Amino acid sequence: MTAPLRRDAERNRQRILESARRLVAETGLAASHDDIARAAGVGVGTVYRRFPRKADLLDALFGAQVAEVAALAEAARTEPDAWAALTGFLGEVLRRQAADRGLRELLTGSPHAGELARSARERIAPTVADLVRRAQEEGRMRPDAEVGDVALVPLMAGAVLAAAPGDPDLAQRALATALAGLAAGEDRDPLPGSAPDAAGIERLLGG
Amino acid sequence: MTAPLRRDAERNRQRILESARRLVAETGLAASHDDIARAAGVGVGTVYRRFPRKADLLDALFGAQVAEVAALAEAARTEPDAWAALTGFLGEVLRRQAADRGLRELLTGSPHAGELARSARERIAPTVADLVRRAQEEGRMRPDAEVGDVALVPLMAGAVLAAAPGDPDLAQRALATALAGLAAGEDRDPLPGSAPDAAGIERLLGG
DNA sequence: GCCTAACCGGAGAGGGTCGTCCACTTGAGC
DNA sequence: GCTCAAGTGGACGACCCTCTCCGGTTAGGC
Repeated sequence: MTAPLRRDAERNRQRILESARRLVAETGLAASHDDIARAAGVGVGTVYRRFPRKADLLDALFGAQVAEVAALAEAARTEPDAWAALTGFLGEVLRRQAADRGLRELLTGSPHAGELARSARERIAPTVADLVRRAQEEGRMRPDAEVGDVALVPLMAGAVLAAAPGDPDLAQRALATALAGLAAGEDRDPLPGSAPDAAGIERLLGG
Repeated sequence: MTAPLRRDAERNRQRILESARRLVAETGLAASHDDIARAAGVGVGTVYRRFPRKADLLDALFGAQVAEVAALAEAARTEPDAWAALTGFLGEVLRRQAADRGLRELLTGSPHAGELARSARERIAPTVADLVRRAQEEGRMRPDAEVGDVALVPLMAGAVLAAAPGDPDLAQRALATALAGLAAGEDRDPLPGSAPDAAGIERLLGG
């Protein structure tokens, strides 16, 4: 496609990516091009030249991680115990989000999110739908829960993570609480209202 | 204490409060002094003179509402069914938060929150602790849940509210899910990790 | 070694927020 | 009605962010 970069340019590109990764993991997606340039020891112009829009930078930073998450979902699909697969998947994603503030913001609907996260959600959605259906057939998940309810769970756990970034175990506990609320059980009150449909989920998580 | 304001000054003060209330309910606590001045039709200087710090303005705006919430908690304490009282209280608070973005941010640990919210939490805490104890004695709440877990619930529901401000019913559904996770039930997996203690809760919600 | 296209850095324009300051206006006591 | 303290408003300085532009530098083909 594009001609390979000159060696110095490629070197700078890598330095920018490394610094940006560190910075975004700590301070979130709002890290400015200026901050990144300073951290990388290059001029702002260089950052803008290589990554004109924030989305370009985020694609380069998070492409691999987002693909991994999608792969995790697909791996979960093949597990025999659907409920365990679903909870395990959500726990693992939360663990990764705890380690990287940027990933958390990317996956939980910050305004900076964009196309990358959208396509990941699109890839993950059918898997989650399948797991939900099977977990209900297994009798592990309450029958009045829907895919939309599962979509709310990372949002809820993510809020705890955001409030206590230093205590990932607390977010896991919040996750467990929410999932316990979706688990099957005797004489539970039905959930009020209705879960969001696909479009609603997209609006929720898409910013 | 302070001398009464001149009549024109008092009139401006009221106009500022009215405009600020409307603005903050819609756009949140981040509304700038500038925005408020423009909405009220006065100069920025006037707003700063009357409310030098954002906290001064918020106290004037939300003092009554926060006191009401605290009163609700105390009323809940007298109900015979502790679990119903607890869930009812949380639902009502969430309803109020849905109607006012400023109140949501104030009560769910935004950086702008401050002293007002802190004192309200202090007032509410013993009531919630009492309700939790009684709900567990009633056998309605799982025994391994703690006050700290209940403190996470508004945070979780608040995240849904923030993501879908136009759909308060969805937040109520998320609230119901989280509460269902804290309800008593047969052979539930214990919650992992440990709930935050009083200091942890303060850190979580206090910003 | 030379040449030039690619690349570099950072100054600076444009736009936003916060909070201050002071020349002007106005209410209210006499 | 006069006086003056209280009150007003918005211009302004200080700061931050985004993005562009261009004079100077450098890699790498010849």
